[in-house]
Amino acid sequence: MTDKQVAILQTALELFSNKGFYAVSTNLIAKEAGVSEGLIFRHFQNKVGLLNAVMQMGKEKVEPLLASIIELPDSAKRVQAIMELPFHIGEQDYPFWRLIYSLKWQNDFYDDEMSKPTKDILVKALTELKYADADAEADLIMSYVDGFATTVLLKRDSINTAKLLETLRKKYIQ
Amino acid sequence: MTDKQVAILQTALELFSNKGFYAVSTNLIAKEAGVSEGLIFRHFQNKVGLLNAVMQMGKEKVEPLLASIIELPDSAKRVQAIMELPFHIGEQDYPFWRLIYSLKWQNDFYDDEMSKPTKDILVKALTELKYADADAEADLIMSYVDGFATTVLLKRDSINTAKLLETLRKKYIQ
Amino acid sequence: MTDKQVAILQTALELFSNKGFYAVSTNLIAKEAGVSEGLIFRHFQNKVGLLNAVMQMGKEKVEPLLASIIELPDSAKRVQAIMELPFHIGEQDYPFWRLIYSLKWQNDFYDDEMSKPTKDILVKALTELKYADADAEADLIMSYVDGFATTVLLKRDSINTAKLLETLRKKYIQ
Amino acid sequence: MTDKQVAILQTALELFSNKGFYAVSTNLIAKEAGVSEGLIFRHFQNKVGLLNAVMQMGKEKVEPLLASIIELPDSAKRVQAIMELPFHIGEQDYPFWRLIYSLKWQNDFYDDEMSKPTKDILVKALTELKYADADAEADLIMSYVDGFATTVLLKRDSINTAKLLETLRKKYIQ
DNA sequence: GATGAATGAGAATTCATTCAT
DNA sequence: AATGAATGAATTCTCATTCAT
Repeated sequence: MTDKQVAILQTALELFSNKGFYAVSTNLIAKEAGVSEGLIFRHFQNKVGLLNAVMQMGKEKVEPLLASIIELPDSAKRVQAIMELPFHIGEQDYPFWRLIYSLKWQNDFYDDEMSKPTKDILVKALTELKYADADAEADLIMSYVDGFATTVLLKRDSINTAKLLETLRKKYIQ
Repeated sequence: MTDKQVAILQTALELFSNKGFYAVSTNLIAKEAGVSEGLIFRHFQNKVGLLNAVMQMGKEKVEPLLASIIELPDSAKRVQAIMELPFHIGEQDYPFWRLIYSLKWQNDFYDDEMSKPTKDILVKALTELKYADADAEADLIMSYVDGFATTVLLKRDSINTAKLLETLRKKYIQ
Repeated sequence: MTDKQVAILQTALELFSNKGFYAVSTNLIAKEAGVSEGLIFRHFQNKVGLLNAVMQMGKEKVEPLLASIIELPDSAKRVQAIMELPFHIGEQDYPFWRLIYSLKWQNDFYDDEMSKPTKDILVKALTELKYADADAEADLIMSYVDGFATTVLLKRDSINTAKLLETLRKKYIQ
Repeated sequence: MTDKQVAILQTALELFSNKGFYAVSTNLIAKEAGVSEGLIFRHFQNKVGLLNAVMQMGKEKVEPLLASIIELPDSAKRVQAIMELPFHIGEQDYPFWRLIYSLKWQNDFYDDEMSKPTKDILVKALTELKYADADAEADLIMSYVDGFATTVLLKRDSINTAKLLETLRKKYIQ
């Protein structure tokens, strides 16, 4: 991967996540990345190819996160870790997550499978914790997580994320 | 408002909410609505004008909903009503809400002010309920609501909304 | 001729003369004239028909001017009157003259015949004044007149028309 | 500047000057120039950008002409050169000059500054020639020049430019 | 690998014109 | 006579993509 390839990927991620896939032209990406427009197509075939590459790059950075949660020995801690996931996303990973969430809302790109592994971890942990309906409980927590993600990723100056996490913890951790 | 104006608005709402604003051409809207493309511009000036009209129409249908919540005499019931809001959206209003949520993720259209009235109701109710930090609590509930909305509006066959609401209620209502 | 017909004609004259025929839409004319767009076509068939009507109206106001010059008994005075024509256009007739001159420059509308009567008067007067080559002399004066018209009709604040006429007279009248 | 860029500029000049800016579509320009329509916008941003480029190209060809006049040692000769300017425009430069003069009549594009350098030369020369009111005299000559330009550039078969110049010279040169 | 000129399809928008009321 | 809704063709402009260098 050359410097220019990386520049394209990062610029595309930034722009796609802020403006949306269709709102960003390859011309703009090229300009912002400081490369020729042709180069995008040489490396990624077409615009969708570029999107896929961007997503792939993001997933590779995210998977270790999930892997580290699986390794937690305590089931309750695992549930908590997942619930708090959005609060622990590093600022540098915001663009990727914003992209994931913005694509969710477009039929063309909706990918149901992405959250499946996370839910599986949840169901397993909740079963271990003897929840009567682990699946329903997992769905509820997944919903919470989507809500926290929405809040954290779209937060404008007014919302204090730290405070939100604190309030959440008061509820769930004694 | 003529029939054709209404047809344009409804078609645009449907398409924008499913595919996203930029992914839908005015040509497609015109075809689906059974009108000439020029008519869109005659009535709504430009594509963004059409989007605004669509949003306006949606807001007018939604405001009564919020108004009816304000009138609930019991503070706790008001909080509950807001938390459960996403579960009580009628199917016919899904497109509008999907549009709202999908636009949230695009810088160009982000509108911070939309959720403010809802949060205000929450803060007031929670203060009446003697919550120590009503504002933080309200933010948390708003986050929940965003999560439920995401789940409900994007639900694929696998998720059972009724079940989710039931699980939620078990937690919050004794 | 109804009030609205007059309003359309006058607005069209004003706009055509300032911006050019093709740069002005019938929609704009209708708006500025305070009438519906359809009315333009009811009265004048199409946009070119409107232009013709505008020109006709202008010519009718201008012809008396030329007629009064013909009646001058003194040949020299007649020549002078024509040469000074642009300086004696009333402000209210500027739009019409600007329109004439702007149309001159567009192949589609060029009308060679318009200035012919004026030149004929000149040739006759100059012949009476025993000019060797009355026709050439007339062409020269017609050129002057075009120049004065250009200056007078397009004058911006910096040019003082009165002063220009004075300078001209010093040259030609002893 | 590639061949196609040049082709666009020259075709645009030709068409704009004959039909007027608004009467010529970019589609027509592209066809006549033998290029794709998109290329016009890639090189010149938009239609007005193309017009500006056309004007710039014209100015660059014209400036040397003025420069050569300034270098004439004799003040009277300089005045004469300017007065006769329209007669010495090469046929190949007609389109550019026609464009200049046709744009004069459109508010949107009127550019007062263009003739300023020429007038400055005149004022200086006339002052050297001890004219009482050099400025007024210069304005008068500028008017003549506009008139000659109008005649020369719009001449139809009937007008003999050479004859006109001859008649003019008889008046001003002994 | 990289550039930038070039394309053609399609996007948003404008416009003259028609027609029912 | 007058309106205003509606149209369809044309116009300006954008965009993903190709290709020669």
